[in-house]
Amino acid sequence: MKRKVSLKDIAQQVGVSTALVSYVLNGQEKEKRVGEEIASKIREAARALNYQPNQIAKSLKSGKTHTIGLIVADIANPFSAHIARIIEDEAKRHKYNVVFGSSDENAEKAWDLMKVLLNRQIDGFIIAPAEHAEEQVRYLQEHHIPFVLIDRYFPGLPANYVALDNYKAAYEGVEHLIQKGYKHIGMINFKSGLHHLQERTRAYHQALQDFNLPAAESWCREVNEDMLKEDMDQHLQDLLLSGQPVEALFLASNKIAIHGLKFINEHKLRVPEDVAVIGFDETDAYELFYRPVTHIRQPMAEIGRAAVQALLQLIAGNPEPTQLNLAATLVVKESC
Amino acid sequence: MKRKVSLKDIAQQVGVSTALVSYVLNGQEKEKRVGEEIASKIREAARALNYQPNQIAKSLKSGKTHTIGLIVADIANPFSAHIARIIEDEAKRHKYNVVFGSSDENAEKAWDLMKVLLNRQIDGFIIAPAEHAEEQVRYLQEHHIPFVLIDRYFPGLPANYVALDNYKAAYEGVEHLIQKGYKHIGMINFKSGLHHLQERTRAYHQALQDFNLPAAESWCREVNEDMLKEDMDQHLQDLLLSGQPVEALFLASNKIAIHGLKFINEHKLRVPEDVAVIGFDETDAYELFYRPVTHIRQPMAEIGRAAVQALLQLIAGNPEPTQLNLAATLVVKESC
DNA sequence: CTGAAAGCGCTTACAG
DNA sequence: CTGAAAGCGCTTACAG
Repeated sequence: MKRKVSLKDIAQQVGVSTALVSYVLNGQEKEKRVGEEIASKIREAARALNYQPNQIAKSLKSGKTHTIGLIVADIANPFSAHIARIIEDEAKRHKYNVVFGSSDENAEKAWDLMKVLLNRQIDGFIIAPAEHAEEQVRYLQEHHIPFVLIDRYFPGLPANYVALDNYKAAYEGVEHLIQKGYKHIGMINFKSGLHHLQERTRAYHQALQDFNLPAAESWCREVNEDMLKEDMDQHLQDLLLSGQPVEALFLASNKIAIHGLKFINEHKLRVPEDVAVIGFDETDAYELFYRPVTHIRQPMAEIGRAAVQALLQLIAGNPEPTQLNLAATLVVKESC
Repeated sequence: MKRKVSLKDIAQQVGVSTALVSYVLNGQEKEKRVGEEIASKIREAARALNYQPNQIAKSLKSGKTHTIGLIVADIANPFSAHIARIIEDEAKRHKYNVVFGSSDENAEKAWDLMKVLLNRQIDGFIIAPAEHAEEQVRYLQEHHIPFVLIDRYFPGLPANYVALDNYKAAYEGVEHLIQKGYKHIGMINFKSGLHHLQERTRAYHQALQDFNLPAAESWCREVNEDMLKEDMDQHLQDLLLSGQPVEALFLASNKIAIHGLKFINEHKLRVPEDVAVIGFDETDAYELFYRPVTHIRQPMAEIGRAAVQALLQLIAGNPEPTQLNLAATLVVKESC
């Protein structure tokens, strides 16, 4: 890469100090009362030489990089990708760039990522924290590094976050099933200590109880992320193809839903006749399933924008706490 | 953010110059013959103070940021997101970070993005270039900025790229339809001057010709990205629900396929009895459709990895040309 | 109105 | 074996 033109080149060409060039190019010619004539000469030279300021040098001086670090579970997951896009756009509106990393729900990986990005002096983080990532959160807090959690947070650990009201969202979903007349309602969720997922399960139990519906322990299943297919197959076998199958199924994430719907297809079960289905999050699969799937949609745009805005406030030194549990939308289709 | 500990802090604590600290921490104590005792004192102090080198300062000195700029059409598109993930992982293996931007297939936006990222001194680009982005490519070449194109390239403009053999991939897809006995085969592609898309259409025409099949002009349709739904609906109406419907449909991208399958669902057409379908790229929708969809799968992992490796070669000053047209895989399911 | 100089946190030839 | 010093490309208080 050719050496780029620097302030000094311009200064030399015009015959002034780099200070003046800096002032003019940063629009401070008024405050610093730079001569009109010189100012225009400088601007002209800058244009002629196609001057592009070196942001690295600026960053070293200012301590600001105008870069946000985004840590998600997996950028390839449509949920993460969608939110990444919104964050990108909102960041760009404020002249920020985004560097990302995927943690694979692994606190270790997330920690490494965080360290790497910190060394690159990003101005702040937007993080979808993995399970057991409390230590990271505390680290960031102790070091006064601006960050906003998205999607998840740790109830015992006050921090800025923008998330969903998972309890309410899930409750409404189950309530919908109940109102449609289903009595034997099963649920599949991830086996995870993450609060946002547990809230979904809690809502499921509470809704059944509130409406005096039967609630067998065995109707609420948990699957491991890292052996999703096997676990799903086994639990679906139990729930849908054994003794007394459930009438309806609450699938608590997009990935879970995709596997569930696949299973239903493979076994030629009819939806909603054999089993009604409600999903969580978004995936093209919901619309493409032969019976478009009712699902609980998160307000992605709001989450992303609010997170960026909150973060930029923090970066600007404005420590207003942001703790948002946004409302989901129940998108009713034909699957229940 | 608290001021971080710098080389100077360590130097002061140990009572040496920053030079020594730098040598030791960069593993040059042998070459520079730093005293064993001092070296270990320095390492200890670094650990005690939890020293983290400021990469910005390093970058300013070295001119390298260890950051790759990734420009895709839309990070929210599963294709882009998937490739982003692979690029992220491969980059991380080489201690590189990735900053991304979405161009929305808009050459202007892509140009702006490129300029912004260049000022942030990224070491090189991986770009899925938009239509009319030739100027950008030339700019990068003239300025000797390392870059590798992915997914698309400009045939008249030699550059490094890692892409698909779109002609072959599409040809095999259409051939598959032909071998299944379908005679009236329609196609829907984007209206675009992009070579990789045109190659798909060219292959379609050529395959029909090679097998002496009828080829009505009106069977090959083009849709605009920015009014995808409307265009798709209209063309599908013509192709599937009018006078003489086509028997099979080649849908030349994941987004096109999703809309196509939706339409088919809505109009209760049977696949493959009423219309056979073959798609391109990947989407959860293919497996979730009530008849899992035969599709042409790109070798995402290879594309991503090859692109990163080629780019790192360039960054390292190794100007070996990389121009790969990788082979796709025909994934045969039940839709044709 | 303008310039010389220090400094951001590193690296690295050079001198001793 | 070690240190003083210059320099990467900026910004900015300070002096005149």
